[in-house]
Amino acid sequence: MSTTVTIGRFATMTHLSVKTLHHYHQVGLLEPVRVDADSGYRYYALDQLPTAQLIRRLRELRMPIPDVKALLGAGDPDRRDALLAAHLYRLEKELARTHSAVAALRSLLGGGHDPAPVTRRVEPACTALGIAGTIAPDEILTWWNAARGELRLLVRENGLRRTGPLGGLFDESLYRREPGAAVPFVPVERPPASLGRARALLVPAAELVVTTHYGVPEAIDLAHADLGSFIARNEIAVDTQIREYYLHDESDTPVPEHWQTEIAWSILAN
Amino acid sequence: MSTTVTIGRFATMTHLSVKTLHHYHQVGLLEPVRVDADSGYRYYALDQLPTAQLIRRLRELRMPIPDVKALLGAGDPDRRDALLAAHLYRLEKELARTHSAVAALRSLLGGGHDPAPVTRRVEPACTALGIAGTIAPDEILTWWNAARGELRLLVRENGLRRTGPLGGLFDESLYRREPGAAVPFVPVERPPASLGRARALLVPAAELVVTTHYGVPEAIDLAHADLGSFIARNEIAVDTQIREYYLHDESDTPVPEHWQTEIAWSILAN
DNA sequence: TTGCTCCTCACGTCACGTGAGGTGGC
DNA sequence: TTGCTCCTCACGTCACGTGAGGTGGC
Repeated sequence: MSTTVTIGRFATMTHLSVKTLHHYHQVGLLEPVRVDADSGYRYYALDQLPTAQLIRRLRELRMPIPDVKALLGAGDPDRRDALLAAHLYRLEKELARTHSAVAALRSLLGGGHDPAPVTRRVEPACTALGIAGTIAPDEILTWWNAARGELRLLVRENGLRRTGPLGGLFDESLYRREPGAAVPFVPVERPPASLGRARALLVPAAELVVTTHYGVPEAIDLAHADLGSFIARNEIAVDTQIREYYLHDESDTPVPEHWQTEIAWSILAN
Repeated sequence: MSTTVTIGRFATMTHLSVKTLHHYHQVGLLEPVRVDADSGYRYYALDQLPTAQLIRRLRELRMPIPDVKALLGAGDPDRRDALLAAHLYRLEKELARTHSAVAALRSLLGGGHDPAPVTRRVEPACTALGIAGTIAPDEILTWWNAARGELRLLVRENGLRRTGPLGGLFDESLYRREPGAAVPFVPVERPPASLGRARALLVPAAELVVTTHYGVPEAIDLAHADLGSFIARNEIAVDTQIREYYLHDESDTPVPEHWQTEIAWSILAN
C-alpha cells in the first residue's frame, strides 16, 4: 500500500500550485489516488511524483493539456517519443518565429521606409500547372510549402518547359486570417491536364497594380500596405484575389535580402 | 484630408483579422478615425498603417496590450526605447527559461533517477546576517538574486568573518506558488545589528532531514520530491519552513553540474 | 478547543475566435 | 435589386487565479 500525502504537501514536493492540482484533477490530467468521501480531501500517492514532474516540465514548455494527456496515456514508448519530438519541433518553429519577429520589429524601427514604388502592367494569360486548395489560416504555411515543393518536383521530373517564375493566387481573406482559396502555380508550356494533385490551369490575363517586396516574408505586410494605399488613394476598383510572383526566393539564394516577391491586385474593368 | 479604407481592406493591408481590429477598437488600442453614425461602419486612415504594423509586431512578440498602449502613448522616444528594451529583455529571459526547461525535460527522461540519499543531522544555532522579505511568487527570483548579491557585498565590504555557506529560510508556501517569507542569510561571527537592508539574526538550532541537489536550480523539485517522500514514508512531523544551504553555486563555478544545494526540513520535537 | 488545511462554487483574466441574427452600401 | 460587407451582442477558449464562505482534521 503506497504512502499518500495531502494536496498541500504534494504541491510543495512538485512545485505545482494547489489550484493547478485542482485544475488537473478536474480535467482528468492528474487524479488523486484517493478522495475522502466526507471531507472531499484529495490524497496523492508518492508514486505519482514522477508523472507530476513530467507534467510540470511539459506545461512549462507550453504543451497543451490534451497533448500532455495523450502523451501520458500512450502506452507505447515509441509513440511517446514521437509526440514529444513533435512538440519540441513546434517549439523550435515558435522560437524561430519569435526571432524573425524581433528582426522584423528592428527593421521597422530602423526606419527608412519610403513607400515601395507601385507600377501598372498588363499581364497576358498563361498556361500553368497548379495545385488548388481551400485552407485555414493556421495551416497555410505548411500547406503552401508542401504544395510548392510538389509543383517544382513535378515540373522537373516531367521535363515541362517553364515560361515564368513560380506564382500564386490568393483570396484576400487569407491575409485577414480567414480561410480562403490558394493556388500555387508554375507557368509552363502545354501542361498535362492532371499530374498527381496538380492540374492544368489558365491564369487569366489581367491589368495589374504591382509592387515588389524585398526580403523575408515576415515583412511582406509592408508591401501590402503600400500597394493597398496606392489603390485607395487612386480609387482603383480591384478584384478580391491577390497574385504573387516569386522572382527570387530561398530556392535561388539563401540570402533573404536578395529574395524578391511581386504582389499584385487585378484592376476591375467597368 | 486623409484617405480612409474599410475595416476589411485595412485588415488585408495589415495582416490583422477583422475580429482583432474590433477588439483593438474596443480596448482603445487602435481606434478607427471615423465610425459611421448610422451603420456603425469603421473607417481607418492610411496613416494608421505604421501604427498597426508596429502593434502587430509587438503582439507577435507577446507584449501585453496595456504595454503596447503605453509604448504607443509615450511621447518621449527615449521612453519608447526603454519600454521596448525592457520587453525584449523579458523575452530573452523567457527564451532562456524555455531552453533550460527543455534541458530539464531531457534530463528527466534520460532516466537514472535513484532517489537522492536523505540524512539526518543536528544543526547548531548560528549567528548570521540576513535580509527578510515577504514576496509574491512572480518576484521571488529577482528579489532573491538582488538580496543575495547585496548580502555578499555587505559581508565582503565590512570584513565580516563567514562561518558557513550562504543559506536561506523559506516558507513552504513559496514552493507552492504562493506568497511567503524568505530570508537569505550568511552565517557570520558577531553580525552588526543592522547593515543597510540586512539585519543580524540567529538561525535556530534544529534537527534536520537533509538531501543534496546537484545541478541547475530548475530541477530542484526532484530533490524536494525525494526529501518529501522520505518524510512521508517515515511519518516525520516537520516545520513549515524549509532551509537551503548553497554549498557550491554560480559564484564558485560556472559549471552547473558542480553546483550543490542542500535542502532541509526541521523535525518537530513532540 | 483552536487554528490551519482543505473544500466547493462562481467568477475573473487575457486576447481574441465563433457563431447567430440582422442591417447598410454599391 | 442582390449579394456582400459590415454590424452588434453573447458566449466560448485556454489554463489556471481570485476570492467568498464554509467544513474537516490534528
